[in-house]
Amino acid sequence: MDRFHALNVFVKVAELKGFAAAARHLNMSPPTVTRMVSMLEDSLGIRLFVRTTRSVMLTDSGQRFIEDARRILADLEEAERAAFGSYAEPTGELSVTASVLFGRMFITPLLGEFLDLYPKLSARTLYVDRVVNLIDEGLDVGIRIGNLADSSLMAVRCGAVNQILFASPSYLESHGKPETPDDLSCHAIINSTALNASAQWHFQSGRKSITKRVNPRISMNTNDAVIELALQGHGIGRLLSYQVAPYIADGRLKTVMKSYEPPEVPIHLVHQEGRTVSAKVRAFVDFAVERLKSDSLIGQNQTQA
Amino acid sequence: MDRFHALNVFVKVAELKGFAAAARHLNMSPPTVTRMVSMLEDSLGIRLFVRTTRSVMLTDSGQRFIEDARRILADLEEAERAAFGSYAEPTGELSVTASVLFGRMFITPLLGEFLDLYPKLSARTLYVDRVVNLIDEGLDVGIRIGNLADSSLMAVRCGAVNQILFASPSYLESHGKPETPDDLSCHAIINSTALNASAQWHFQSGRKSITKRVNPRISMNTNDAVIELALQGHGIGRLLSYQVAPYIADGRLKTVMKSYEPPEVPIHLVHQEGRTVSAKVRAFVDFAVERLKSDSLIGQNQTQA
DNA sequence: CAGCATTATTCCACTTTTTGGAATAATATA
DNA sequence: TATATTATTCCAAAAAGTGGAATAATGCTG
Repeated sequence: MDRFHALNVFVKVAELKGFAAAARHLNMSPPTVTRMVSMLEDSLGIRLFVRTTRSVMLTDSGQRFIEDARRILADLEEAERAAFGSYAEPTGELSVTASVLFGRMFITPLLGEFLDLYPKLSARTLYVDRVVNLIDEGLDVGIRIGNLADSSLMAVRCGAVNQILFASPSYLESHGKPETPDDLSCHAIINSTALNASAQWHFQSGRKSITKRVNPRISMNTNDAVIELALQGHGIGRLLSYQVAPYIADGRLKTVMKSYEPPEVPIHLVHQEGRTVSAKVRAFVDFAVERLKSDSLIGQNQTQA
Repeated sequence: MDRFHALNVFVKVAELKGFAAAARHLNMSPPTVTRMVSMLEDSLGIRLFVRTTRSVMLTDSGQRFIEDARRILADLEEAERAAFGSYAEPTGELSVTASVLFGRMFITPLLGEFLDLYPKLSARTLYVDRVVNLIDEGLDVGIRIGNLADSSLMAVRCGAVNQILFASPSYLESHGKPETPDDLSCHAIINSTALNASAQWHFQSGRKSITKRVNPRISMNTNDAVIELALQGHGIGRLLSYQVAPYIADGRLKTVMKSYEPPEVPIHLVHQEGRTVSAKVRAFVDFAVERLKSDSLIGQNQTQA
């Protein structure tokens, strides 16, 4: 017996003062209505109605119970509406994670704009240079750079980015400019362990893939530190293009071995929720994807920029 | 699917952060738990949990819904307890009906005492000299005098009473004292139409039953009026012994044809409720039966009084 | 008062739903 | 990497639910 349904039937019988009338109203057969009310009475251990074939009246217990039943049915309906509503409309707190630089450069600006659009929303960010488990840390959306490993997440591609080598002009004047991967053996390598701890650097020349094992002079666990060391002329670093874009632009860093750059890697927005995505996540993903796709540094047309 | 049961399962999964743990706790199988939550999600149109085989976390919608679900389940439990409680414990309003004189002489005194015993109770009485339908008029307990006609009512016998003939001393001095039913033809008859409109008066002499059709000089629809006319010497009346007991006792009325009195008729307390009798009805019936049985005018030992 | 239409209930055969064991894929942990 | 545990799906069996037919009861009407 569905108690919820039985409560509905009970209330209707009381309102229409008859089992047959309630059955007609609810499109059920009279025996079913009779049985449901009877089962409800049995489960409660009380008589809800005093009945003859011609009249049906609530007992005192029944009178008491119908008031509660009506309220509970209304509360349940309201609760369901509210739960569905919180899925249907962007409300609550949106939590987003990205690497520090990406967060600073791309997420923070667009998040401000997004929150202006949805005043009922608040936001929480986690910018760290490590892999974050969305579920464990209770986060809604993450930015993933590179080929996706976690297939249980929903992913939307929003751009692509290259890995580039760079050094300061002064370093290059002192040590010369490497032309091939093998030339790197004669240079000081600044390795980032932030997202990819591997010392295997990948290159591509024409159609040929080349992997070179580098011997880092120094390994740093944040990308900011890698950049800072390169600016000071300590060696050659490798990061994503957007991460050093400002320094390339103002000449403080120069790219190296541009003809050996590997294929760009994709950027995705990922979220854990499946087919029933909450409104806030859906709204943010839609908004962010559109913005990032049109960004000159990482957007889909980035290779032509 | 029992919606409330599913709510309970949902709450337990969330609290124990796992489907298997909830299944163990609720003595159910894991597939059943999985299915229940899934069916609940389908019916709501939202995702309640984000889950992997190793972790189960509430979505925002789920977080919102669990608060409501907890409250609704608690309300339902309280409503069931309250309904059962109002059956188990004498509370609410007790409604009693009796004929005017019976009510005044017997019910009112004992009702006062009964209410002193159960302070949570209130009472409502309907004293009328007509047959009352308990169900239609929403009454709990009735007093029935005579052989029972309505077999759907529960009845408890609490006494018996005679029909007696009476007249004032002055009437009897002026008109003589009738000795047989035939003698009544020469007398003024005061008929009561309150409960039995028949003009057929029944007598019993030894083992012989006699029915006499009387020609009323006057018919009154309340028993009080019959008594008043008799007191004023207008004729011979017929009522129940308790109804005229005070006047017989102080000599203002005298009985007539005592040897032709018909057998006493029973008095019952009746109520409509069946096997699950509310506490107030049960308490009152028990109390009233005991009191009425020991009353000297109508109790079980009345014939020896 | 008798006849009648309507009602609540019970019975029974059939249909639908629910259940848990077995199997499988996924996932934290050691 | 192996393993124990978990959530889920499948499937056959058990349980529950359903409505038509039958029956007794009961207000209403003539």
